[in-house]
Amino acid sequence: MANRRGPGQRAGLTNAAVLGAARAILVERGLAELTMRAVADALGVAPNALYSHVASKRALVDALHDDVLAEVTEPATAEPKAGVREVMISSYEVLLRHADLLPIYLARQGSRGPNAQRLGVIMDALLSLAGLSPDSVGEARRALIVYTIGYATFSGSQVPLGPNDGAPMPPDVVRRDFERGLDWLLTGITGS
Amino acid sequence: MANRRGPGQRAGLTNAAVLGAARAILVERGLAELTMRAVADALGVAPNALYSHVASKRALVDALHDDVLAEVTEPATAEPKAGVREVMISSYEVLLRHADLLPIYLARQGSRGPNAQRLGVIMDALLSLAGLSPDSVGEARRALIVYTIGYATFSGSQVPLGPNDGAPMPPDVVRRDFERGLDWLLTGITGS
DNA sequence: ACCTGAACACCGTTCAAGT
DNA sequence: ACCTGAACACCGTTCAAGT
Repeated sequence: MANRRGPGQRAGLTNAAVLGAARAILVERGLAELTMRAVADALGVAPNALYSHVASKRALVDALHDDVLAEVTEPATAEPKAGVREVMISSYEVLLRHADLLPIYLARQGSRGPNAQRLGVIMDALLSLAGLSPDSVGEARRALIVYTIGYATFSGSQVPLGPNDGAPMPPDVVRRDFERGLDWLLTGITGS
Repeated sequence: MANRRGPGQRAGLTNAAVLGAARAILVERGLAELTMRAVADALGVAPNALYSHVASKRALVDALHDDVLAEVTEPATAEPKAGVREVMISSYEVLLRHADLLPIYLARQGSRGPNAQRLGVIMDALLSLAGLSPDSVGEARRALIVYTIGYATFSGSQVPLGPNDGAPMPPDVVRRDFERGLDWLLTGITGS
């Protein structure tokens, strides 16, 4: 029931429709099955029709990356250390829900998209309030983001790390360990 | 000059030869060009001949991962904090030389291979010497490894992180920032 | 056991049409 | 401008041979 359109007929595609279909496939079937052909199929169009709305698969995945960050909630606290802690934990939780996307995400360093910018500004304000110098603010932001994305990536695939392996770690333990390391890092950064 | 062998003739392949050819392609041409067909071509055999020595492409890449860690040098210091610092910096440098491999590496969490085991044991001994409880040792090891692999992954692809972007960061600045964050983390862990 | 030839079931992307 | 049909240049992997 897909191909009753001739060469001239429009399917009414938009950039948003393509992204939406891609997002649905990612969530329901995982990154490995996110192919241009699968997206096209879900939309009932020929594979190459997508290229009228999206430059490439890479551009599509980039857009998906920033979309994910829209779910990160802003901190309720104004207290710097607690505020940063909140943002990182919210980020961790959101990223973990899209673990498939993370390896590429880290390698490309998290989309200079609008949502990434928004969170960066919030973090910088809090770190500055904590008394860090302008230089240190950037360094601390990068350390925190790398740690958080890294831990989410690592947690997303349940494989132990280091010796005394064998048993996969329960999710709540992983989550607790993430917070422990985050606190170590925050203590080192804020000096308290 | 590749196909002068009939169906019966052996090419003298070994598992080590396949890994070696794969490693060479990875270093010289990058991950994107590391295909089973390219490896076979470099060895002068048909693509499917590899499957007599390697179970799958995934198994091949796993083996490559652990190979990389063989280059990490053991710490010269017995002092715990400085020793851990040395191991992480050596790991960072080695990983950075194989940045292409890192995204997959983090997602699978760094090969339970022999080299990964060796480094894990060294780290645990040092962290224990630093006065950490058995539980904390594992948590600290994971935090340090995630941070280090994460930073190397991130550094390997020169894209800025957060606001005030645009200019790519010079390698020595990235390196200094990595050490700064590492020290924050170590300070938080050891409490000094 | 180790290799080849041929094939299967895919990919992302481009190009020349049609409306 | 937006879509289709057909094709290009690839993938990883399997299967049935041959020695």
